[in-house]
Amino acid sequence: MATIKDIAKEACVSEGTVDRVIHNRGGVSKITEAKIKKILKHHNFSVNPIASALAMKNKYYIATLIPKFKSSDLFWESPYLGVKKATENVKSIGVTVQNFDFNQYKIDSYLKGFDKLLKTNPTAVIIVPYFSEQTKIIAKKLEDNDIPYIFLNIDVKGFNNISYIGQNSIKAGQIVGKLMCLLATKPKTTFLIIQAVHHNIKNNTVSKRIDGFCDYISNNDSNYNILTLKVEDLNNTKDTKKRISSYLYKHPEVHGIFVPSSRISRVVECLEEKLLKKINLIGFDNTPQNVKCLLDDSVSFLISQRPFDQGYEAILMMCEFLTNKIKSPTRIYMPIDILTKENVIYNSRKEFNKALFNETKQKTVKNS
Amino acid sequence: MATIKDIAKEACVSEGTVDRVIHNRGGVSKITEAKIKKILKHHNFSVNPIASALAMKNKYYIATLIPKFKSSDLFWESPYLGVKKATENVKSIGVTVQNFDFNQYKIDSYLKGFDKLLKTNPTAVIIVPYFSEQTKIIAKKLEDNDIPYIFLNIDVKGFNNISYIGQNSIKAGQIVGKLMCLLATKPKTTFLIIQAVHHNIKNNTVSKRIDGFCDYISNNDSNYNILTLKVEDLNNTKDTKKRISSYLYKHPEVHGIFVPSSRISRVVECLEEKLLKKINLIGFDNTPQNVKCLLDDSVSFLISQRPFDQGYEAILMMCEFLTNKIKSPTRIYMPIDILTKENVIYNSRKEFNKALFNETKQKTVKNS
DNA sequence: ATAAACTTTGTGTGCGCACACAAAACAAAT
DNA sequence: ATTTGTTTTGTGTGCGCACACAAAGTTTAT
Repeated sequence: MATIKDIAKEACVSEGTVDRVIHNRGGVSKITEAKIKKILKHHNFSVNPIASALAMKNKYYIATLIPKFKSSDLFWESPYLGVKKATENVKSIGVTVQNFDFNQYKIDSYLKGFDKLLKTNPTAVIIVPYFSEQTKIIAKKLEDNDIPYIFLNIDVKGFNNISYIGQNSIKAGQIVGKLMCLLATKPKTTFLIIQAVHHNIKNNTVSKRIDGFCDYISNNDSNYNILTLKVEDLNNTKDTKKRISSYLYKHPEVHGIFVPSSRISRVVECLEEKLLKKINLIGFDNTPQNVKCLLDDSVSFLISQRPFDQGYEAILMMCEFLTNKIKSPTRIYMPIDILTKENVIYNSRKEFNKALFNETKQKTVKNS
Repeated sequence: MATIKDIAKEACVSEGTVDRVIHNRGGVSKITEAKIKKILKHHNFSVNPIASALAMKNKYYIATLIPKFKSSDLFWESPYLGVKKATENVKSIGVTVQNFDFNQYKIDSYLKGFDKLLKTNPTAVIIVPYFSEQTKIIAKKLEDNDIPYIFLNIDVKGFNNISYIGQNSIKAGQIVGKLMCLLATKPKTTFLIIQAVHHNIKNNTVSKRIDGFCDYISNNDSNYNILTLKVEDLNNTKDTKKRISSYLYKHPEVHGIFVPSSRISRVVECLEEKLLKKINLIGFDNTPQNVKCLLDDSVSFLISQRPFDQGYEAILMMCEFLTNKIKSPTRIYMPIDILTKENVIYNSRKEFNKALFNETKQKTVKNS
């Protein structure tokens, strides 16, 4: 591996001049610049990242904004852990990361969390664009400050984010459709989609999954039937239970339920033993509660979007962008994992990684 | 972040002494050692890995021994690419990696490749223990030289390898069983296992998959039937085609074929259009040929063992072992991915990573 | 021709650590 | 008391690079 020193010697110039050429700092005559560039290319030179990092000393600071997680809904813990893991790995190249959170049920918490984040002057930002309107405000502020940003998990269009990292939700929905059809033993089966409607919150991930699902079902030869049930809040078991029960009583033909959010375990809680045996359930995300349902056979399949890897890749990609200044691909679709009772235990990196951290609790700048 | 300098100042000793305590180099009086240790703990000190790496400069050298791949069988390209990717990442902490290969159909090539590897005096070794008897010889040599080693992809027991990284093949076989049952529309269906028998080669991965498959089928309520067909060589299409055709002619009741190796595409080549429509096929590994079969609907499912990640993780784990000297978990089971026509394109990191390398060809020390 | 202004190049220091070597401090033997 | 040996501590250099600053070299204005 050639060093700057080697290049300088070969070009008969000082190391400083080579440094200028490498980093396009200017102030170098065209002749010497050409000469040095030629030698650099000839040696296939690239800067030693560790020496560079040591000399620069924490030049980059990435801030993240991710929904808060709690024991009742651990989905967002995974990206957080992925970010933590990646943070460990990139610390060595002089990158620091700080995490901010917000309450996914409170819009102003989203903005408040961001403002707190912005005050810390990050070099770059990774954000879960939960509320699309408010994201416009946020994106404007970021762009005004020349801060590059990556969208995580939710794919909203019309922004200048350097990348989206998450799943192709339409495809994921199609796969649910495929699995549902596989499970359907009779030629004419009715499927039910249970969807939570949080007021003011348009989660286009969920609707895309539904689109994909319906698309697959309707393109299938057998003529299946799709019903949709909207409940107020899947976190509130009491009302929901009544609502679901009465609905299924009225629709005994339902043999499959699709829950396009991460809350299928809540639906399971609402169903009686008898119904659970009769109906096939498919949902999203390997939260502990959902995995439990998979293991006790109440849920047939879960689709996972590798949330851990999403967080991990987001940090790595941002680092690559910052250090190489290369425009990265704008869209990284994570694999669509099909989880069953049999393979689910091998699919969670969480346990493995938790062991690497001393603390398990979310260490973010609190958004009070 | 406190530095060694800070610690030294606070303890009123020189940096060298602090260094001795940190690395247990000895030669420090108990009193000063205790004092320094206390201060270290108080500051929650940890060495700056990049400064450390820079100062150490390529202290570790990992050698790998992986089967050769060629265009007709690209399975082993994936772990290789994973290793390459990881190599890039750990270069920054002073680790170099060199790759050696062998012909998986020639036992002595395995030993020869290893001997070549050993001559380069690696700090640690990652190996695919393809031939179990010969692996004993290799392991002995490694242990005589105090070289730690990790087994990749093939899980042979009775060795002092610090880790195995690969799939739980029995579980994987069970999942194939489950999927096969899902695809079976009739209550009484016959499944066929097609297995290649390479002389002298006992690949216990394949037999474990078969065990898992049979286990699941036999524990199922419906009584399915399992047949087995052993062919001489799945790479030789001519003879195999005849053999398979005549077998299926004699057994028209077969409605599902399980190929427990990575060669299901070869089986597909042996089947006529008519049979392909009638019979459901499930196989292993997302090689380009297999993926093609998935996409054109000739194969229903593929099980992937994330070969890329295996190579990647192996390098990372070895680095962790070398630098932290912590005994790592002995067995890392990779996820068992269920691939379908719909999700397969999102499941291959290969394309993404190939772009990062200038060259695509296998850059190993040739085993001539 | 000389000074001023600008362009181009060279030099030096420090990032935090690892490790070889030098130098004390102390103990034991002569 | 002096030498020898042993334990303990201190010093110095370099890893490869980034960047501030100094020093030349070159052009323009006076």
